[in-house]
Amino acid sequence: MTHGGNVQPDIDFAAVYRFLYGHYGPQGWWPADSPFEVMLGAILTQNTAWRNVERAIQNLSQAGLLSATAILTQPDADLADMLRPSGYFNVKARRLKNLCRFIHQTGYRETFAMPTETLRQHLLSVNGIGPETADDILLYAYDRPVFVIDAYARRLFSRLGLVSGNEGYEALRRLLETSLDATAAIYNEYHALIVAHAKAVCRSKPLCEACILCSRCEYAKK
DNA sequence: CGCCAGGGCCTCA
DNA sequence: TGAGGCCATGGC
Repeated sequence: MTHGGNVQPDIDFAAVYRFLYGHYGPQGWWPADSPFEVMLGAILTQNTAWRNVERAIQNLSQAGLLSATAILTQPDADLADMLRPSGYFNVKARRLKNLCRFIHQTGYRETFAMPTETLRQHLLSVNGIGPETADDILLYAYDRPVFVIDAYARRLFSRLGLVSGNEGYEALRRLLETSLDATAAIYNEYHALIVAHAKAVCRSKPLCEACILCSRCEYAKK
């Protein structure tokens, strides 16, 4: 048995990448100016539209708060106020500080020397960093070869018929990483391409008539 | 107006 | 371990 269905999908993970890359071109992610800013954005974008995150990061930048020590010395209420545009601002203020506490205690430089699995466990132990946020950080801040599973990836792959969609996070990540066995540069582009495609076409209400994958998609056939 | 947006934690079976 | 409630703003 493969992925819960008795019919072989018309496409595989590598082909999806080729189609998306051929259509959308290189994405050049993550949209940030430094690894630390990537980490902040990874937390701030949790269940939140990126344009709202940009405003919050802009607030932090203007206040000179793009470092762990600067954020840690900021009063909770003031920090939360700057995060207001990104939503869940009280929760996210706490989560940013939790991340900064880890960075500060471990040493920013030292985190870059950690093996990927060690670093992932450290990140996951930070309250407010779950599997997706940890992998966003590993891939886009630390340039480690991990496949990020987010709501967009689940939606796209399940519509294509490549996964059922209710697999656990780690199961899906292993499936993608063993299927692709790729470099950080490829995983970087792949995730960014999925986001581009999910925003433009494979939306909550999909625009299947505009989709380059529709002829190979289980969802579009129904 | 309701739905959605690059989740994760806590609680309670 | 899994479902449900909660966190909150802004765009469409």
